Amino acid sequence: MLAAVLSVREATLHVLLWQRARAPHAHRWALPGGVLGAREDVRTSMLRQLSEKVDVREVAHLEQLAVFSAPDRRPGARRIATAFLGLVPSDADPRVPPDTRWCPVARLPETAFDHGEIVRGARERLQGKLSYTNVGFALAPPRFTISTLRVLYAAALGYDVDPTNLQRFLSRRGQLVATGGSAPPGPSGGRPASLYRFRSRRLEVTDEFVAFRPPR
Amino acid sequence: MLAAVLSVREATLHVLLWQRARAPHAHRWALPGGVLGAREDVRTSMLRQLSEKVDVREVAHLEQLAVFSAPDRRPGARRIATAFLGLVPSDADPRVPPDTRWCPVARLPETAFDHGEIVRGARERLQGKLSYTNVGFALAPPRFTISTLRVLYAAALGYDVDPTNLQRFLSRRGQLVATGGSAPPGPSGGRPASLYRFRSRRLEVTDEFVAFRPPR
DNA sequence: CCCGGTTTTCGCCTAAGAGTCGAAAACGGT
DNA sequence: ACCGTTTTCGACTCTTAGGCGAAAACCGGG
Repeated sequence: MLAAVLSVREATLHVLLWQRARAPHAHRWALPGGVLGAREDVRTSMLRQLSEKVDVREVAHLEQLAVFSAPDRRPGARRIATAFLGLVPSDADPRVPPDTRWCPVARLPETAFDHGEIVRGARERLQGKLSYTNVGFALAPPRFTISTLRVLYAAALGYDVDPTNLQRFLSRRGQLVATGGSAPPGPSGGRPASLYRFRSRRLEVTDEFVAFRPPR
Repeated sequence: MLAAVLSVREATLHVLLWQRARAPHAHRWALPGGVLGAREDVRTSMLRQLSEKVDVREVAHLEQLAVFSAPDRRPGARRIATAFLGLVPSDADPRVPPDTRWCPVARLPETAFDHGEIVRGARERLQGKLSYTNVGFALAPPRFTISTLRVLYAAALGYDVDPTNLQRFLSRRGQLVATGGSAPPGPSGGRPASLYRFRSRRLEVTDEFVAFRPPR
């Protein structure tokens, strides 16, 4: 019962970690989590655990990642972890408890147990899903410009993306909707960028990636 | 700890089910499974459970599907299930215990608990992965013709596929290797089909489906 | 008020991938 | 030798992707 909660902060992909106070693995950084309650399913339990670290309303997307079950993954009593991937928009209120921080995924601190591996799995899952679903909505603010969206995608994917291609890609799939408004230009001028929003803010698979299919 | 083991039999996608003898849900059809042992991880445990129903060497691919955890998904004591997707080649020995059968996925018998939902999830996962990975190897015999492969893909995907496109699609990704041999024609004659094999028989992601990426 | 600098947006071009179609190839049987 | 059957291959079209540069729309300063 663990979650790798990812969010783009300052043009870099971050993950929510808290520093353990007690053994085992004291002072190491761990993913938020806890134990499944008797009357919960794993999803509502995960949301309950997360509410101790962040405002759950900020978690725009939450999905199962995998089960981690190596018998020796944790010293002491055996524990099986159902890992989740959570996404928080980049404009969400970053206030977290004092022992908790947003850590850049590319340079993780010393992590507890197998949590580093889980973060890597979460990152790869996000990278894949950005291309064949509309998960981007869970990283972006409600309204955004193509430039800011480009920064978010570049941070999550790990490489630079072309703004023209990004816009065409999302428009072709009907994900992008122009709101009509425009953002004020920066201090050095420039053409004001028009504002967009995602058509849907719930996960949808936009590419069937089903080959060999007749067009209709 | 459950597995939806899929295989194409007689040009149709089937799933391995066994008929429960005792309550709850007596006489209903259930997925093979069991309880996690103390010294196992979920994968080896799943393989152990499956060995009671089929020859495990026939399971060409096994991956985690999802955790099913609704508190009332089973009457009586609570149980959390880690569900797996297993694939068995179409030429594998179909001998199974007397209470066990290959059932067509499209017309399932009355299933126990939430096992019907799990089978649907497994089928959807397979459909997706056929297009961006080489999982096809886990459905196919070691050597096969394009025609037989076409039947396998059509059964798994649920719609007809064009042999020309299938061959091009797999060849472009380097999955297909011509063995040089050829299969004897059927009773009504016809050009003998050449035999192919998959280049690799371990899961590989062939499409990065990473858009916006510069070609090099 | 014009002009250079800056940022966004749009259109055009080329290349690659997917799907359709039909002809040629290679068999068995009569 | 001919015919029906099945596989294989090439040619064609259409859509999508990526690259590039020009035009658009703003700033501030002279």
